[in-house]
Parts: sequence; structure tokens; C-alpha cells
Amino acid sequence: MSHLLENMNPQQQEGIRSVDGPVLLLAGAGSGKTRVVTHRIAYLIEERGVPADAILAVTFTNKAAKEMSERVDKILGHSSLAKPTLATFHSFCVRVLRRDIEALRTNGVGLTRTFAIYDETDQQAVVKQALKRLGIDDKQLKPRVALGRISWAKNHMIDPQEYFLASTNPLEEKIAHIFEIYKKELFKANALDFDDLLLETVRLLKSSSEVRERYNRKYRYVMIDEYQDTNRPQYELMKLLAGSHHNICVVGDEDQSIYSWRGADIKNILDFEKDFPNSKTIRLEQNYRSTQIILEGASAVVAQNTQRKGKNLWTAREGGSMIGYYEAPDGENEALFIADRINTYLKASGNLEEPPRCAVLYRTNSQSRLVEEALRRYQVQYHMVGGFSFYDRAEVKDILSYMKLVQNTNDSIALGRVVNSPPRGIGKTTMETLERMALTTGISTWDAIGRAIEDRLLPARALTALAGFKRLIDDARAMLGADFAAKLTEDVGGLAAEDGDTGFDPSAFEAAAPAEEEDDFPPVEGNGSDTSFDTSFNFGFDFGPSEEVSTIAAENATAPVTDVDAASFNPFAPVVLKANAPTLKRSAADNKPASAQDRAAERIMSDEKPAFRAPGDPATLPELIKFLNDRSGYIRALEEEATPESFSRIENLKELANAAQDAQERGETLHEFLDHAALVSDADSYSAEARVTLMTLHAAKGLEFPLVFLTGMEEGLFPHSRTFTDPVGLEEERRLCYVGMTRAMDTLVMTRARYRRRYGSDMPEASVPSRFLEEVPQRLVEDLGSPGQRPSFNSGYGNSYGNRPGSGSGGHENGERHYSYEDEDQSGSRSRPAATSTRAGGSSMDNIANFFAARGQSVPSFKAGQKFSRPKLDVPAPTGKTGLQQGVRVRHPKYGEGMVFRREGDGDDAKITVQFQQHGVKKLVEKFAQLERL
DNA sequence: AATCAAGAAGTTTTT
DNA sequence: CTTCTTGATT
Repeated sequence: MSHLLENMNPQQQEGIRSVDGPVLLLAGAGSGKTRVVTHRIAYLIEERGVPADAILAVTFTNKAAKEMSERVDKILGHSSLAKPTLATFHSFCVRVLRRDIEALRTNGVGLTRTFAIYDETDQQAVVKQALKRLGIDDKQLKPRVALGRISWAKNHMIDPQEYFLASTNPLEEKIAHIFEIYKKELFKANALDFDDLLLETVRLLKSSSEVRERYNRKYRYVMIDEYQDTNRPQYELMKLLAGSHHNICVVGDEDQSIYSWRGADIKNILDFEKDFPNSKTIRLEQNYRSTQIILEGASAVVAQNTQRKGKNLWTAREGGSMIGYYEAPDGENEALFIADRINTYLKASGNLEEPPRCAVLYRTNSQSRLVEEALRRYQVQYHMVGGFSFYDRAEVKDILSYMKLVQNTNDSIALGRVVNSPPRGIGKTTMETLERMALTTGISTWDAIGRAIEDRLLPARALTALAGFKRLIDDARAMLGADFAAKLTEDVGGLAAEDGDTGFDPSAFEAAAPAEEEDDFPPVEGNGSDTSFDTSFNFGFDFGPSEEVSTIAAENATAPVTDVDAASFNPFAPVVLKANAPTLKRSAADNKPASAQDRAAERIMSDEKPAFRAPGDPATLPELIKFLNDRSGYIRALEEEATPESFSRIENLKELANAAQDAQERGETLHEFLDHAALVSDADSYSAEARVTLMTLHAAKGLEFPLVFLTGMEEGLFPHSRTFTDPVGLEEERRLCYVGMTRAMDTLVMTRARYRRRYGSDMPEASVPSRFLEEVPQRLVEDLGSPGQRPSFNSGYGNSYGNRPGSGSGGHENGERHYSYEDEDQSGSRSRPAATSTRAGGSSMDNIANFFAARGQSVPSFKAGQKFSRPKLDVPAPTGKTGLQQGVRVRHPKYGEGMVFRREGDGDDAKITVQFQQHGVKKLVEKFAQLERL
């Protein structure tokens, strides 16, 4: 028997071995799904001689893709150079489109490979514009709502015309109009939103048989994970990828379908057998994760759903500890209770065989704050997943927008974002005029700028400012063009002929030359370069070595299962465009000479990766960032602002430069770097080694922890109030609860706050216990000493619960801890340093360095002395005694060493004046300045 | 055009 | 509690 089948139950073995033809793998929670999928991949390679790069596995999240690739790597050992393609739907689509989207162009019209990816903020901006143009008050129709409808339509593959025809009321008609404008605007901007990535890929594969067949030949074995969460475009993509070989394996669990709000259609999994009549269905029903009590509790909850086939999930782990329940008087207490239990758990963890790991799960991201505060009070390090992406930070987005604009000048949203940040005198009126111009003449805003300058259509002052901005972007673009010295002379004509550009600005040369005068960005420290940037992104796309290996594999395979064409086809192989070669074939209708823009675009798209840059070679990513940072005046503006926040922003931008440096070393191109920024989410930074993880229930899918806290078990929060009216939505909430409960391996604790504050308003609102609590059989539940009134869990509102064994009737007389901030001796914690944490994105994450560190494989190292911006109700800042007194020598990350000169104020407001050796006297807020005592 | 103050509104989950 | 928008002021 193959070693890959060892220690597997018969169903799992079946799943691994059934590699030919369509397979439906119904895998319950904790049934070893990932194990089967990864071993199946290894089985294909090792036992069936399938070249690794003929295998495609598609997941939903980067996190899942990463986990899977790591596990496959481990099984295959380090001997294997070839890797299967493991990607998310979206990242896979981006890569397909970056390569082949121009096959959709007709008569020179259509998107190009330099297309931009619009995130939700960008989308909203477009919708807002559309609303404005249609004269709709954005209070009457919220951009969010409109966008939600548009996305819904896209997920159901309805276009604006169809939407309009199907509309039954004025609102829907309006939406249809907005939708139409939205679509046109994105087209004009050469941009795609997240939904489009899927849709356009489907359209591409449908319309070009050449492209489709190429991918079908390439990927002869396809797997789709979390199939229950696929929406219509994803379903169609699956079918297209299944090609004619039908070696398609979909894996899913109806009870874990939690993304219908994103268009997921549970029918996809229910109807798989109809789609592929000769398919084989395999059920994995043994749960290896949870104790019987936890599994029973979770099953009882999900059993309340009517929309399900039902299944028999069982575990051999009999008994186990009761499901804990704690009813806190308020949210603060709930959080402190959790922190205390975690603290105890961690302290007792020395006796455990495995390193301790636990998770705090909640329905909404906003619930994390109280828990964060409590954990920090207990000096417990935690890792937080989710919340705001780091790339959402304004300064990061700004610089990224500059880069996006350099890549694709038609990106009007990026343009609007950076055109006047930092302020350079291009105000609202100017932009409105330009946008009107763009709209009436059908050109992009960027081109409108060019024309305005050319024809002097604006006040001189505005024109000067615009010209400066335009030159900045043009110069940056020139930096990216190889051989640009020669090219520019040749292109000036083209440019002038095409859009009347006045010609070449010699400052481009200066800009592109290594500008080392200002050393804003110190060399990258050696630590970052080996950090995995995002496995799913560079995984499976190294076609160089894999090509070689596949050929060998093909030769060695007992049954040759590969043909030369497929093996040598590299959908993602570098597309090298030689600078002097004729430019891409242009259609007859569009036979203008190649413009500098086109050249630059090609250069940007080129995957040519020189190790060293000779003068005249295209600039590297860090060089581009440095150039933009400096020439845009962005850094200077922040420096002049000279507030703690602005310094922190500068630090972040340095880290962005470092990230770019890392990317460069990995050989990433500009578009890869930007794609990454667009598609990566913080959920990906989950670290399996973290001891304490905070995340939403959605983010927890697929993970497991010995100890799990399920918090905020209140009607309106969970299930969320927005689902009250809709039975289908309610069932989805229930599945979400099931997902949360089944994350627990040994211990599950559910908590609720009797009063909860919303938006931090002063009036806390009374809560009602979640219905899900009542669906857990009483005999499985143990009260963990809820203080105050009798908990009402499991017994209707306000009923007695006294018949539950082992639970006291609450109250102080039981001697339980009373968790409240007021009760604590605050003086004790004053002198201690604040606990540190990492967080993926989010405001308590300190800087990008942490973000990237957290994305690596290992637990990020915790640097002392980092500041926290979010929770203010926090370990109090050092006061006079412990703080930095006059005469103390300190080091600042930016200014270096210095000596405290004066100290004013106390606590959070303490300001200290420091005399730095190099940078003179600075006044800093102690709380924010990352001062290190020497 | 830019800056600042007051006010309003907003929190589901994610690629 | 926050973030964003709006309005007034220079």
C-alpha cells in the first residue's frame, strides 16, 4: 500500500485514490479534508506519475491555499521542484487575465494586460461618481447599497441591460443606470473589480477556444475546495476548467456554507451529481478533531436547519469536558473573563503535550476591541486576524495608487486619489472641470490633463500644478522603460502625434539615475528577504524548473500520462517583450504608432527580471517607490507635519519600500506587487504557531484549536440582526455557529454579555441570549460562574436554569472572580510594559513590518517598545516615575540617539522634548514616539 | 485652495 | 467610539 494511504480510513483512502473522472467529496467538519486533498495531490504525483504542474487546486482564501501548499510540500519532501498550482479563485484568474485578457480585444478595443484591480473603496468611488452624474442624492441611495446590488447582479451574471429589463421599480431602474455607468467607467479606466476577475476569466475561456484548450491541456487534474461556497461564475469556471477530461474533484460541506451573501449557491454542491452523471461521491463522516460533547452540541444546533440533507458525523473521542457558558454583565466583563481564562490556560500549558493554542471567535470585527484590551491588560500576546487590511492605510494606499497610476494612467480612481496628495494646488474645481472634460470627450481623466495643458484650458496656476504632476508620473513611467534613453527620442514623436505631449523632460534622466543623495530609506535589514511573501502567489508559477521536472517525470512514469505539448505549455511563463522588437500587433483600425504609453505598459508587464540594473535599464520596484516618495513630496509633507502620526506614516512607507525590496528580490514585477496588494487580505496572516488568535467566525473556517471561545452569543449580534427577517439568512447564521463550535478540539466556551454598548454610546442595551445557545442540549453545558443574576441560557428568557447539574446559581457567593476594570489594582500594571501583539492590518498593528512578518511561517518576533494606536483604554502610559525623565538617553527609530530635555504632562498626554544627536530638538508625544531607553 | 470645526452616520461576514 | 462628510473661515 502506498505510504500516502497509511493511517487513513477507507473513505479517505477512496478519496485519495479516486483521481480519474469527477469526484464529489463531502467532507464534514474535522473529517480530515485537507489531509485527503493534500495526499491526493501527492498521490497523483508519486503514484500516478502526473507532473505536478498539471495539477490545479483552487481554494477560496489565500490562507487555505497557503496551508495546502505547505502541507503538500511537506508530504512531497524537499526533493520536488515542480509544484502544483495552488491558488485562490481570484489570484488564479488574475494570472490568467494578466496573460491572456487581450484575447478578448476586438478591433483594438478592450482591456489590456495592464488592467487595474479595483477594491471596494475604488468601487465606491466609481459609484459615487455615477450617483453624482445621475443627480441622485447619496443619502437617498447609499453607494454601499447600490454597490451591493451591482455585485449581486454580477454574481448572478446579470448585465446592466438585463438588470434594467428585470427591474420592477424606480429604484431598480436607477441601480441599472448606475450599474451601466459603473461598467463603462471601469472599462474606460482599464480596470476590473473582484467580481470581474472571475467574470472576465469565464468570458475569456468561453470565447477563446484556443485559450481554453491551452489551459485544459495544461491542467489535467483540477480540484476545487469549499465547493459549497462557489457562486455562479466560480461554478462556470469550474466547468470550464474541468474541460473534456473531467478530472475534477470538488470538496465541500453543505453545513459550512457561509458565503451566500457573496452569491454562493448551495445548489452547486447539491447538483454536482447532475452536472457530472458519472461522478463518484465519497463521504467523510468521521470527525477527528472534536470531543463527542462538542460535536454533539454543534450537531444539535445545525440540526435545526431545514435546508440540509443531513449527515452523520461521529467521533471516536468520547466524552470530554462540558461546553462552558459564561454570562457576563457587560462586554468588558466578558472580555476580561476570556482573558483570565486564557491566561490560566497558558500558564497551565506547561503540562500539555502540544503547545497551547486557543482562539477567540466573534461575529463582527468590532467585537475584537474589548478582547484586545483585556488581553493586553493580562499581558497576553495575541495575534489578530482580519479587520482592516494594512494596505488600507491611507499613506500606503496613496503610494500604491501612485504606482497603479504609473502602471495604468487610465486608472482614474488612483489618479483622483493622488492628484492632490500631498496638496499641490489641484483642487476640487480643477478636478471637476477635468472630469467633465473627460466625460464629454470620452477620454480618461489623465488624457484630459494632457489636453488641458496642451490647450491651456485652465487657469495658469492650475496648469502649472497639473504639469508638475503629469511630469512626475511621466518620469516614473519613463523609469520603467528599458533603454529609455534611446526610446524616448524615438517616442517623443509618437507621443506628440498622439496626444500632443510637449516632449521629453530631461529630468527623467536625473530621476532614473540612482539617486542616493537623500538616504530616506536605509538598506533593508536582512530579515525580510526570506519571509514568504505569499505562498499562493509564487507557488506553482515557477515554470522554469517545473518544466524540466515535468519532462523528467513524464519520461520516468510507468504509464506516460503526459504529452509534450501540455508539459511545455506555460500559461504563466515570462512574457518577454524586447525593447526594440516591433510592438504588439495592432489591429488595422488602430494603427497609430506605438506610443510611449504602450511601450511603458509593455515594459511594466514584462517579466524580465534583471539582477542588476545598468544605467538605462528599467528601474527596480524600490527605486520606483523611492522616486515616488521623494518626487511626489509625500514624505516631505509628512515630515513637515511633524506629528507622531505623520512619523508613524513615514515608518510605514519605509516598510512599504522594504516590502518592495523583498518583492524585487523574489523577482516580482510591478504588476505582481500590486496584484498582491489588491488580493491579499489579513486573514492570510494567520499563524498556526500563535498561541492566542482573535478572529471572526468567517475567518476561522478551516482552522482548529484545542480551546475556543465563542463570544457575543446574543440575539442581534449572533445571529446578526440583519438576518432576522430572512429564514435563509438565519440558517446561514446557524451554519456559522456550527462552523465556530466545530473549531474546538477539546474545550469550547460560549459567552454572552447581558448588557452591551453599541458604538460606545453611554447607554448599554440589554441583550437577549442567542437562540443558538438554547439549541445546545442542556446536558452538555456547564455554567462557568456567571456573576450576578441567574443566567438565562437554555431556559428561555429569565427562566430558572437551576436544574443544570454542576452549575451554581451565579452570584458573588460562589467566590468566582469578578471581572471589571474598576476592581483592579491599576498601580500594578502601570509599571509593567504593555503587552505586545501582532495584528494583520487593523489599527493595533503597528506597522507594515509586523504585517509582513506575520505573514511568514513562524510566529513573528515581538519587538519591545512598539506603540499601539487603537485601544486607548489600555495599560496606562508610564507616568513620571517610570517614564522617560529629563537626562535619560533614548533612541528613536528615525532620529537615532538623543537625550530627554524636558518633560511635560502626564500619562497619555506626556510630551517630551528630546535633543537628538543628528536631528536636533524634537518634541514628541511619549505615547507615540517609539523611544527606546538606553 | 486649504484647514479646521462641528455634525452625522455607521458595523456582517471577504476575494 | 470612530470615520467620514459637510460647512465655515482664512
